[in-house]
Amino acid sequence: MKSRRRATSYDVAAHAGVSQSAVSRCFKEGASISHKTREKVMEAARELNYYPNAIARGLITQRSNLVAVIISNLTNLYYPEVLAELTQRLSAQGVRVLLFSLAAESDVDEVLDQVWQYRVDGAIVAARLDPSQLAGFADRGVPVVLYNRVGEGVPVSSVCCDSIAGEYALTDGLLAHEHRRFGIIAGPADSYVGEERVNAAVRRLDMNGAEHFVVRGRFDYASGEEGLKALMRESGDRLDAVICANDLMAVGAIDCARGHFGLRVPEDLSIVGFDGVGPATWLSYQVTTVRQPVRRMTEAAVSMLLERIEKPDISPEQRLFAGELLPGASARLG
Amino acid sequence: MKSRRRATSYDVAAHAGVSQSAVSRCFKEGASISHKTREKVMEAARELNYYPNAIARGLITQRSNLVAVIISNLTNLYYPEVLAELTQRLSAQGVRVLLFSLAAESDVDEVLDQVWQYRVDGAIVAARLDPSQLAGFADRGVPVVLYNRVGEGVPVSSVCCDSIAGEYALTDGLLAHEHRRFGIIAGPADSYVGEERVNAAVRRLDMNGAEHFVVRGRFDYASGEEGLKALMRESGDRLDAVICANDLMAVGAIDCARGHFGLRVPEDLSIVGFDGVGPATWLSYQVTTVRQPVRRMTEAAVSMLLERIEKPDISPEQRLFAGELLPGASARLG
DNA sequence: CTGTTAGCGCGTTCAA
DNA sequence: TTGAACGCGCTAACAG
Repeated sequence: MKSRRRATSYDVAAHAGVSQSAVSRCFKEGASISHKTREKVMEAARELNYYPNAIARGLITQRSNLVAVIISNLTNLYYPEVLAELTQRLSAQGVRVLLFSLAAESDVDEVLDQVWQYRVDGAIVAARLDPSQLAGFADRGVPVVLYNRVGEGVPVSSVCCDSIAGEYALTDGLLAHEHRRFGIIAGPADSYVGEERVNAAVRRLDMNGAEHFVVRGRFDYASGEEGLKALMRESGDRLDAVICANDLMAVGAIDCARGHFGLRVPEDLSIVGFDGVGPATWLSYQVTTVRQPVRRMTEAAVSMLLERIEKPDISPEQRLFAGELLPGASARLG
Repeated sequence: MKSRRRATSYDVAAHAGVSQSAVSRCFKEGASISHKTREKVMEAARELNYYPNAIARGLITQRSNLVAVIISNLTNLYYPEVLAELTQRLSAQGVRVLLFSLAAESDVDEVLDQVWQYRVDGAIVAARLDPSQLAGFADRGVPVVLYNRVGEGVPVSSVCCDSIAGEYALTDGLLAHEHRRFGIIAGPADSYVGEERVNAAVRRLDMNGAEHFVVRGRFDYASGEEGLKALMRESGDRLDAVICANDLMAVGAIDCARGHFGLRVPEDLSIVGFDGVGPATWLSYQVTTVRQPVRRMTEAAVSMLLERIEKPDISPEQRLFAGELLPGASARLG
């Protein structure tokens, strides 16, 4: 079995005593082939260890069966779960995943160059794309589904968790419980959901005349700690509640509140997050948060994408999923 | 720019008034082409929005520039970091990542079928492969580098963190501090590192005549909690220290010790983990653990793989990296 | 149902 | 340095 060159459909054909196209048909669904020939071919294929060359197939069918998944920061603990779901769902549909993870948002253009070269059939993108980048997909007829972001000004399909409703639920709960002085730890400025969540919270607080301070974080644990320290400074150590743009920062803030400021959470300070990632539910934190329905969202993203690969002319659609309020134990809700 | 079909090198050639092969040469490093022609071609390429078709190129060069990354359980918080590092390093070398994540180890064979079809140039595998599966790679001349596992009986390149030395360091530290009754929370039976770590710990304990109880977990938070409960039951609630096969279970065990059993960690019970993942360093846990040098390991994996893609005849090599003992605050070490 | 034929888009000889 | 011609491995039309 030490074949220097890998077996081709011609080798199999010769071995089975049929034509090359007969071999080809055996590996295609619903092709007309007699039971007898198929047996012979399959037998020969097994002996020669033959696997159809998907590269060559893609060249002729104009379908690579490849989908690009572009994720900006995999280290955000929210994404591993999303990625695992996406790849498994896509695999189940016979589609391969070409993964691109960005160290910085500015790398998007380089990544897109690669995406074009590989003639992917579609893309699922959890990274910020500007209108011209989105136009690149449209020009080439490559369907895209954005994950937790929307095309700003450009019509493009997307799957999102309802940040606004979720944040309203959290904020309203806090307001109902007599919280009056709020701290907010936002996400990085280039995060779509980050801005949306924080804007929603601020709007609600303003409507209710509640005081609030805002600092910016990076969606990670350390910036939750730093954020709380900055907020305490700005507010003169008098805060009733802290709203974090994601769970990881909430966890950092909780640890900092307890460890650094000696506060009890939630008795002295309420802290809420967003996402519903694993660590949020851990006993030490039990973050009051909004859980994104990741499974339904990934399923939607995959099915929307595959549908548009089949029928490129379907118009874009935005799907918005409600998150689930998890009461947790890190905040006193109304 | 609404080209129904995407531009090919022929289109560019016609537009620039040169031959197709001239276009081809412009996109290949170190091909002999005059400055003047190159200018014309690049100009035309830009106008037509031309990107070389990597699929077609792969067909002729017998190089797909694709590397398969196969990871069994992405939800293990240790892997996202590894994956991000791997994809970024591979991307930097001009290699694309085809990602396969397994829901169950039994899916390996289906995944490999796909891997063969895509003619990947190589693979990095963090999943259990049996000898016949490894032979599949060898037969096809596809280089593999195993990540944190070794080929059992089969010679194959691998990059590992030294589980044994790491576990010895932890265990010795605990023994030096008068711990005598040990609990061990192992990983799933099909995990190579899990078994290695636990075996090392058990060996060390046996050498020192220390009593120990072993239960099995699944590498996740919940099984850390469950594991501790089971250990307490078996040991009659008298345990000095718990050795967990990874950090996530250590975190679960710590929470359970405090929340469920009302124990102080480490005063009443020492708990150690392995990996050095993010949550292990969080203030609430500060797990005493061994940190894997992920960056050096991923760098090694990538460079070993690329080297073997270039020169398929280099013999396999195993590289073993020492982990770093992080004292933490979850255990009393000697 | 089967075999023959013609490309898919590109890299790579080989002469010129 | 350039262009013509060939073929990578396969699918898809077509004729038999």
